Amino acid sequence: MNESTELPTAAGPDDDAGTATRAALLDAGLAAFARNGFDGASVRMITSRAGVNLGAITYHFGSKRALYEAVLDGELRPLLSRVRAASTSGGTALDRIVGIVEAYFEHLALHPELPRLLLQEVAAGREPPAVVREIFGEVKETIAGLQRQGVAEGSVRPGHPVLTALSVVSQPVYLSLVAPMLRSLAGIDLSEPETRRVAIAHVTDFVRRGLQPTEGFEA
Amino acid sequence: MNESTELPTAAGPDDDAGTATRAALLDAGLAAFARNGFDGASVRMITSRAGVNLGAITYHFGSKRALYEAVLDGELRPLLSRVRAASTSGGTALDRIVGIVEAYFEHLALHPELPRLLLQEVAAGREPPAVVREIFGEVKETIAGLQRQGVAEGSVRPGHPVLTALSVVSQPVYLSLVAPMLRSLAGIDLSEPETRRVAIAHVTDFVRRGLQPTEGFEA
DNA sequence: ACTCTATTCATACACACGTATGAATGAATC
DNA sequence: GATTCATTCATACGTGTGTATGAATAGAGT
Repeated sequence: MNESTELPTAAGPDDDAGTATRAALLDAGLAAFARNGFDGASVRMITSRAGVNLGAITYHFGSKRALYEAVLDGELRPLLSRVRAASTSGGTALDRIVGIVEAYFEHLALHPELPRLLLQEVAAGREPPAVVREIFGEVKETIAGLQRQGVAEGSVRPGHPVLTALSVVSQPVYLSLVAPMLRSLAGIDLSEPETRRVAIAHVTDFVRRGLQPTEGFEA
Repeated sequence: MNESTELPTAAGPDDDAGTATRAALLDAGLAAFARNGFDGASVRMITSRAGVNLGAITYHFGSKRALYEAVLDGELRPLLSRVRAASTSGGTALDRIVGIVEAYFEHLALHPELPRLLLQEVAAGREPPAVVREIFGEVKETIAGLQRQGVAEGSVRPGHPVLTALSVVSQPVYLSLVAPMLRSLAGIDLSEPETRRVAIAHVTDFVRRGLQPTEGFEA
C-alpha cells in the first residue's frame, strides 16, 4: 500500500513496459508543478527534464492535467495513512492531536515538494481535484473528532472543532511554506537538523498550549 | 498618507491627466493578479476589464510587471502603519501582539484580495519585490521585539522570537487563505459577520494561550 | 487658427503553449 | 523471418502571450 499506483490514470496500455518513462514523468512533473504551478509548468519543460519525448505525457497519461492529478495523488495518499495512524495511537486526545502535527512534519520531510505543490493548488483557486478534497476532508474530520473526544475527557478545552483543526494544521504547513523566505529573510535554515528540531518543538508546544484546558499543565 | 501614490512607478509623464485610466488599471490588475497570479493574468484580460486600450499598461506603467508592483505596494503599504499602531498601543506586550492579529484581520477585511495576492506571490517563488521584503521584515521585527519585551515583563513565555512571529501571523493569514475552501468543504462562511466574529475570537484566543506563561490566566 | 503634447487606439510581431498526427523503432509472438 | 503492437520521435497546427509601432484624437497654450 506504499506506492498505490492502483490507478492506471489514463491511456496506459499495460503499465508494465513504459514504466521507466512514466516514473520519470511523475518525478519531473512533481518538481515542475511544485515550482511553477500547473499552468506555469510546460509540457516541454517536464518532458525535457525527464529526458523523454515531447509526446510522452499525452501518450502515458492522456493529458497534462491527468499527469498533474497522478502527481498529486502520489504525494497526498501516504499522508492520510500517517494521520490515521497518529490519530489512533496512545495518550490523551491532545497527545494524539500533537502526534498529527508531528506526522505532518514527518511526511513533509519525506515529501519536501508537497507544500509548494499544495500552495500552487490553492493559488490556482479552481475546484481542487478529488484527491485533495478527499484527504483534506478526512484530516479535518479526524482532528475535529479528536477535539470533541478531548473535550469530553478533559484534555482539550472547548472550542470550534473545525477552526481548531485549521489552527493545528496551519502550523506545520505554514512553516514549510515560508521556509524559503525564513532562510533568505531571517537566516533561519529549517533544513539544518538542529534548527528543524527547535522549530518542531516550538510548533508542537504552541499547539499544545493553544488547545489544553486552562487549569495548569503537566508537561 | 493614506494613498501614498508617491511613486509615479514608471513612464507616467505627469500623473495628473490619465489618472482615471491608471486607477482603473490598478483596480483591474489587483483583481486579476490576485485571482490568477502574475503570469496567469494577461494584459488583455486586465485592460479589457478596466475598459481601456490594450496598450494602456505599457504606456502608464512601462510594463506588466511595473503595474504588478504598483498594485502590491498599494495593498501592503497601509498594513504596515496598522501594525505599527497596534504595536505601540496600551496593555501588556501580549495584549499588543494580540492587537497585531486583530490589526491583520481589520486590514484583510478592507483588502479582501490581499491574501490571494500574497499567496500568488509566494507561489511564484521568485525573489519578492522590494515592498514585500520591506513589510515582511518590519512586521517580523515588530512582533519579535514585542515577544522579547513580553518575556522581560512576564506577559509572554520565553521562546524563539521569529518563530513566534510566524506562528502569530500564520493564524489570520492562513484563515483568510483557506476561507474559500472552508466555505465549500465545511460550510463555514467567514463573510458572515457572526461567523467571522467567532473565528477571530477563536484565533486571538489561540494565540493568547499559545504565548502566555504557564502560571494561570487572568482573562 | 495653429501647434504641441498627452493619451488612446488598432494592429503586428515573434514566441511559447498544449495537443494531434503519422512515421520510425524495437522487442516480443507466431 | 514475418507480423504485431506498444512506444518513441519529429513535426505541424491553432491559439494566446507581452510588447512595439505608428496613426488617430483631443485639449490646452499662445
